[in-house]
Amino acid sequence: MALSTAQRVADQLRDRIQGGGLPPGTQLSEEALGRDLGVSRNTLREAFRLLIHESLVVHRLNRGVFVRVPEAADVTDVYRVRAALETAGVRAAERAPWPLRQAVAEAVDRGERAAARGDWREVGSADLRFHRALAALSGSPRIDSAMDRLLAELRLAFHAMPSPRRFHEPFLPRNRALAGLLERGEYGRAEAELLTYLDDARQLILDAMRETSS
Amino acid sequence: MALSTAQRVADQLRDRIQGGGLPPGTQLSEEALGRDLGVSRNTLREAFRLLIHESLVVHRLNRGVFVRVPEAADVTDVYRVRAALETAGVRAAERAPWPLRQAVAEAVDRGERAAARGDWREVGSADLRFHRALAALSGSPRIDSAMDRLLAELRLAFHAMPSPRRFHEPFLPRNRALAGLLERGEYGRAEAELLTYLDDARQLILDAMRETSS
DNA sequence: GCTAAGATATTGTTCAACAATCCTCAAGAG
DNA sequence: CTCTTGAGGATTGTTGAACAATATCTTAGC
Repeated sequence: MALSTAQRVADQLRDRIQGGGLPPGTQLSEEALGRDLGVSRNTLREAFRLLIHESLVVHRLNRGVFVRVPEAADVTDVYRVRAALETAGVRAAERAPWPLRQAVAEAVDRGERAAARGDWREVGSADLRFHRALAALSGSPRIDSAMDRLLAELRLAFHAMPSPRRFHEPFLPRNRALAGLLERGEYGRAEAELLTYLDDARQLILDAMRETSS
Repeated sequence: MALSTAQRVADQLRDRIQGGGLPPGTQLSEEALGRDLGVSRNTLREAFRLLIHESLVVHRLNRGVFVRVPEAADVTDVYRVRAALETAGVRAAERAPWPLRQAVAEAVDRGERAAARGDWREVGSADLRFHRALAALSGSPRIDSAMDRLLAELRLAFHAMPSPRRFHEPFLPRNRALAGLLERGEYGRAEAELLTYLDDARQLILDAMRETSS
């Protein structure tokens, strides 16, 4: 048993949540889920703690845990933090070791290849990977895990997106351009472009959320 | 019962850890602590999860939880993240609402008043408050809680500091200067000064840690 | 239709037991 | 003497059941 049972249960729940099997707002009943997954309530609770830490679920005292429902304010805030962490990565790009810089270019390639064969789900994954690679230029483990949590949270908001293609396609050339600016050492322009980029993306998500909820 | 038992237990443990009653490296035995605090092992485990989330303790599978021992790499990394978050605050200062800007100035005053009466412990608290106020200029709840966790982690490393005065005193005028740059709208210079400031502080802590461990 | 009291269901916490894993330390092989 | 090996003991990991505390739902009364 390499991983603890609680870990494994948390992994399963994470997959179900991000796969849409447990949509936002769903209550995760301890008894029902415990019976379903074949674990005791106590172990299930330990798994819940892990997901709470990733803010995929929220815990309300004496009410239980629920799959998080992303609000507009959450999306806005996530993009604020992303702006801070990703621009920090861009500013550190000059001093970043080669593999980290390469990861950025690689994510761009990956996205374009996925788009060429029409796999828009993979395009979405590549886009997240691209932004994680940007933040990772800082070379900070804490920034890396913070980005992972932010992007996981954002993936919940993506459930409101009707068409992955319409959202991701316009950003493919922008990713390419951004990577180009970094390679050419134009860090100032890269940072400026990144900020407007993030603003645009945030606006698109907020618009989609407004439509879905109304 | 406004707070859950696990919450209360976590609060008690946090106080003991930060107060030095449970020095870094100490194992938090489930049975002994449970008997001591009068709670069951399961509840204690829930409390542990909260402290793990704050990274005050670390969990090693099948070994238990231990009060975190800050390594040099941790301090370096914490300062990397602080640089990202605090400079983001400085860059957002221009757009920040008045109360947030006022909090920065207030923290500086607080530190100087504490120094005047020789309360160096309070000077330390005021310094942390100052930096938290800088990061808070972004107006982001997630950045705020991230800073809280980073500073709590750093407080552990401060245990290696022999003299709080020698560490904090030189930074009093620098805090004042930084706040002045912000008030005068010289954001570019403020950001530059902040970066060298953080570099200096990090170096001092690393030096102290090297001495203590040897 | 509204309020209030009680019934019901769910979570919060405890307890005791057993399984799984790690650490210690001593015995034996090289 | 050093290194491996293997009990033995201690601690954590997990389970299941029980009870307490709390929130939600239902129903009676006005």
